[in-house]
Amino acid sequence: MQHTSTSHRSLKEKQRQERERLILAAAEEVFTQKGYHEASVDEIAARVGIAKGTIYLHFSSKEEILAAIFARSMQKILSDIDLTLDADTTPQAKLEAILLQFYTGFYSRQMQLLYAIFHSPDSKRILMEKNEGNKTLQETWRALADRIAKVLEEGKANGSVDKDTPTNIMVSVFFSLTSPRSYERLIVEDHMTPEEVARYLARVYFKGVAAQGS
Amino acid sequence: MQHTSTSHRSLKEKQRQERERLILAAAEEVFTQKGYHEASVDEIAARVGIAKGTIYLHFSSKEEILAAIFARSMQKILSDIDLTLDADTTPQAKLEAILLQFYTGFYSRQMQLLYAIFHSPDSKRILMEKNEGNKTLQETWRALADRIAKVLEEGKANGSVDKDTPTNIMVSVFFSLTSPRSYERLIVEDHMTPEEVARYLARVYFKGVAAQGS
Amino acid sequence: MQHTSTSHRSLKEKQRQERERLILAAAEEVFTQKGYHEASVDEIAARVGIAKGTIYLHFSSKEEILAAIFARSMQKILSDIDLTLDADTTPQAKLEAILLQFYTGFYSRQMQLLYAIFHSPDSKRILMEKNEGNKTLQETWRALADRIAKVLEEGKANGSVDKDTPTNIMVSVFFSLTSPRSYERLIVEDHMTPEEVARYLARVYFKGVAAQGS
Amino acid sequence: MQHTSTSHRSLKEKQRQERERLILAAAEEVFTQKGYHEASVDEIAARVGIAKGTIYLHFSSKEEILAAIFARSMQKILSDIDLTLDADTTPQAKLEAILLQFYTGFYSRQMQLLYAIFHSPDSKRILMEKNEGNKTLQETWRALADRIAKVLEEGKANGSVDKDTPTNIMVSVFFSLTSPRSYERLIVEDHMTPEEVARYLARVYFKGVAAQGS
DNA sequence: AATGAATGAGGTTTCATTCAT
DNA sequence: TATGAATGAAACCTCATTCAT
Repeated sequence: MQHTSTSHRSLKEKQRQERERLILAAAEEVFTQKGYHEASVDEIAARVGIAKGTIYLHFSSKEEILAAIFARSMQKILSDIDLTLDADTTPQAKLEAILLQFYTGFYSRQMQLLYAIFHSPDSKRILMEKNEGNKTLQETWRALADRIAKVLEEGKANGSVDKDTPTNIMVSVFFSLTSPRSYERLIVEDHMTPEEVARYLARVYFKGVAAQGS
Repeated sequence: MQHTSTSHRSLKEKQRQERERLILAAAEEVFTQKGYHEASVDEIAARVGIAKGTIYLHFSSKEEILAAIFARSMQKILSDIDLTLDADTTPQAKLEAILLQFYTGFYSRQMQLLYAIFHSPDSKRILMEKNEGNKTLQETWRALADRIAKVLEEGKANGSVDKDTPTNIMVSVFFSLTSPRSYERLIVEDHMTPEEVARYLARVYFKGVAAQGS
Repeated sequence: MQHTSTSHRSLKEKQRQERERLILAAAEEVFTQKGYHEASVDEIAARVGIAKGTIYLHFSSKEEILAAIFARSMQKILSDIDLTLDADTTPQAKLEAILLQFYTGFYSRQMQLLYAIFHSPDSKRILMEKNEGNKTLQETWRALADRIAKVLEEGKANGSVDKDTPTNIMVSVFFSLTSPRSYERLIVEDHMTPEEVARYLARVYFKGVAAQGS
Repeated sequence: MQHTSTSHRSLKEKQRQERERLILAAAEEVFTQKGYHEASVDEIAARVGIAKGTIYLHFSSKEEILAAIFARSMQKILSDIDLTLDADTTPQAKLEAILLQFYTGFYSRQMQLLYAIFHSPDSKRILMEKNEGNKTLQETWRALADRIAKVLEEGKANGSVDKDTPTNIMVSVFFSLTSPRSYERLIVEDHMTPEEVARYLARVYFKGVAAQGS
């Protein structure tokens, strides 16, 4: 009570955000391990160490938890990518750096969930049906794609990338390389290191999209 | 009365198989549209136009329906691929033909479901837990990968494929290209034709995996 | 077609009755082993070696099968008892003979089912709800009880049975001795022979109901 | 805030046990009236005045409810009998007191259910299949039988009980007297009072098992 | 008459969500 | 604010009964 109500509130607010972070982290873990439907709100709460009801003070539904995880993941991926793209290097180096990111610990799990969401019609519908979800879902992918496209356009401009291949094809191929199934095959089953994988994939990719003469 | 009981039984058997085919088709449709958990046995039955209980005369559980769909799909894909690979053409032509298959109507839906299964931990677990499922799941993907690998090895042998890139990388990249998300981006969102897509992807892919000097 | 339609019909009728007998025998077996609800019509049919639908040509419902078994059992028990009671022996000998019957192979199973019916509220209700069932259920037990009572009255008349103990008490005690739980305890668990059991029970019983002076 | 969390927890715990008691009471009622299979969890819940789901917070399945009822009943019967047997009276008085217990309101219903369970193969199987059930089922009856046997052995020792009749026979006869069918015949149909019935049964029984000279 | 595929009512169980404490 | 007991809709599955062949 000595504290100003402001500082008190901001402390509370901080705790609240921290709590939300913990819930999302736990939820992400369970969703990744069991899938959306087989994960129960009970289990998420148990992993955070709080009561089931408490979750509903932060999120109004299980679906909203999924949406929040999605939004947070995409935001983080976007900002990380932006950081990478800000570097003063060749287009090729940038994309290879991004590939490496996707094949490194944190992202591998992140991507696993995102792909599960994108490939599972029910999870997808959940995100689409959120009134704002549609916007987020479409727009975020668009934002991601735009960034990759911009890099490739730079490449086309400086003559290192084939002008005869449509950019959207190349963007799509690039994203395809980041699939978690690919991660599973190469890292988990074939025991390659993320660095190796990223290097090889980048090499194949750049040969594939390289300008003819180069 | 001259009719043998054999012909009678085979008619019944035929009807039975046709009925099963219809159930699987409907289930595949609903699973694809709604995902495994949000699809109810009731709805599958309704689409076939039969009663819920009838489904259980053919499949002992919802999980078994999923397993049957999976088995059937994989079998069809494998045999279709084998047909394509039997042709007397270059490795490049073979893989491009396969890509075209995957981007054509039938396979697009087929792949959508398979990827959903593979990316969703719960569907995956369902298939793994079927006593024979584990074998099928792992072995079938292995069989697919082996076929692609063989084609690439041919290419390495005849000097058209880069010997410095590990085959498993190239196989993985190849499968990555068939992701239904890629289909969605290019065919649905960007309105390209399957032929265009397959041609471009094949071109990028083969440039990417081509031997250096070629 | 040479046969008169009468003999033809009577042949059919014979077959029909034999078929019904087989169904009832199978049903009795399954009911005894699994209980009424856990016995399925499918399994009864399978044991007879006929199709499920065929059962419904003979009995209009599963409940009716139970009722038929009950009626048949009671009828057989009654007529067997009458046979025994017709013998020209002492009351004591008659009742001991009846006890021996109940502890011998055939009756042990028979009684098991009857007691299951009588002690299970659902089976009982099934029999009571048959419009004529009520009559049968009550009346048949009454008939049985009357026969035992008559023997005891004879005993009271000839001075061998205690006149101070109400007959209904003695009748009830007598029937209590025939419980299948008793059979299970003495024959199955304690490995006594039916003859031993019947002799001992009769001895205890007759000492118990004997006239004071005797 | 002075209240210890202990007192709080113990309140909750008390409520919980009370709730369980109500569920078991309702279930016992419905099982007794309709039998295990024809009793629906819905109806049990309705009688308690709670929702179906609530039942599953206390018991993980319908079968477990049956097992709990059985365990509770047997425990109560055993401890009541022990109380009676602790009295400093003759063997005869003890057994007559027990008979009276069984023919009094509370036990009549209790026994009805227990006999239904024991005579119905399906209910029996449910209890046997509970991993611990087997032990309980067999052992509890054994415990009961042992107590009765001990009283009879006392009688044999003090010369009031016939040494030529095997104890197991006498125990079995004693239990037979407690059958709910006997209750139904004498109390319900013949309108006798429990006291009358117990007195007569005890008299017949003790004359039956009495030592010859006495 | 015999079959057995089809039906669909009804049962048990789960779990996201609410709400009194 | 946090709790977790209570709710009840909805899912899967069984099986007595029907009926076209």
